[in-house]
Amino acid sequence: MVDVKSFLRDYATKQSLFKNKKFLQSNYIPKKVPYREEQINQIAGILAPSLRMERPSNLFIYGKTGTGKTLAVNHVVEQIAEVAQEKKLNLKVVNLNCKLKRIADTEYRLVAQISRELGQDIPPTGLPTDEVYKIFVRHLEKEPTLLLLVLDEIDEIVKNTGDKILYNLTRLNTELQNSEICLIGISNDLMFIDNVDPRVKSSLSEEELVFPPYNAIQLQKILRERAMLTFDKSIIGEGVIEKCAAYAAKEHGDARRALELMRVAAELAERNNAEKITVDYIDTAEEKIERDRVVDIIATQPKQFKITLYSILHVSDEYKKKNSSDFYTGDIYENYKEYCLKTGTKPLTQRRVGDIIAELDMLGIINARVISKGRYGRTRHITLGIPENIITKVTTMLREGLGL
DNA sequence: CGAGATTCATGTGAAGTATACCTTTAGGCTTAA
DNA sequence: AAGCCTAAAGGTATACTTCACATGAATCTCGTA
Repeated sequence: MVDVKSFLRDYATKQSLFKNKKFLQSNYIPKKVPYREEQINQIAGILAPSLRMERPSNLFIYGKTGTGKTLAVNHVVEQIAEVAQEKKLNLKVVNLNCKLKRIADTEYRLVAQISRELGQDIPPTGLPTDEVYKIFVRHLEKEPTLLLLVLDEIDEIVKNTGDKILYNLTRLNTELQNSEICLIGISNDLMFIDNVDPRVKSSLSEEELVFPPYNAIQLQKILRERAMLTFDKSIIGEGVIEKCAAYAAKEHGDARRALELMRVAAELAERNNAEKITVDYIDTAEEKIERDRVVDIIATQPKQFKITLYSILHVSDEYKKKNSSDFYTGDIYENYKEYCLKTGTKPLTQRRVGDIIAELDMLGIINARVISKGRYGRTRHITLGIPENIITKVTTMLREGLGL
């Protein structure tokens, strides 16, 4: 690939493996959602009153990741929005993922973000939270509106900030004169609603829906369908679809994962000038997805998190050389302080670093388990949660990012 | 030898602080009549 | 006098610190067999 130009020329003339890539992309909403017809009909039934400008029952949806919850809701909501537009109804849809860091992960930020989606700007900080509610309500009341508020991964925000926020949201309707809000909560955590104030629970889940995982056969069918749209039949190697499905079925039937796996495998095949997607590419794809996920998470973390993580990697490496793989919060903190000195960063307290370690655990980058070592105190036992082959890459990335 | 007390290193909760950013308000300046 | 700009005042959310207490099993202590 010495000559970039000729590479690019080749690339432009070469036949792509993809007929049309968009069918495998995660934001694609298919016309038909296989094995979810029943749920879609139910959702449609529940939300249909909105087209008469009556507030539908609040809806709560459970199911593991990649079981089509978000997809099904989007599918219905999109069509409701279309019909509403035809009929010139003032119906608005706001779709938010509560997991998005720094966008919708606190009560203030969530309400502010909803307002922004509705075209009402709200500063990122500085206002009292109830003032933000007021602005939001005022904006909504300007003209009679029916708002369908879809809150994806709603369990995340409650985990972070408590269930007060749900109470406030459900209570909002009683304050509104002209407008109405219908809440649609989506949760990956099946246990989630049990830990919520019963009053909130009853009003939030007026209707409930559970999405079961797909099984391997269903996954295969889904994959095959999408693959037909995306590739020529001849390109897909033997057993590719089966293997993708099997991988995903292992992970509680996560369809999103299966589709991503196939897309990435195809991209890799294409980059290798391969004529066919073979089973081998799936393993490589699996690796690449994991790597991208980790790299992506780490890249978006604040500096202190990076330094902490770098310390963890460093300490882990040193201990491995010494053949003692166990290390704890204290070890990390000592090391962390050194790196702060080197990078000219003001060290945080151990209290805070402990919290950061807990948060890194939540992100799945490390595993930190609180253990008691009896006489020798209590601490977090830390192990790396990322595969061996990614560690080096992550380490260099962090080192460069921190200027070490 | 075993039950109960002790101990360690840090977990964890609450309350306080620093920072960044917001709105409101009052004073000072400019401008137009 | 009205209008506009600026700076100060007063207020909030968030990230972090400080303080104080909680934890829980390995180890120690000491009475008992």
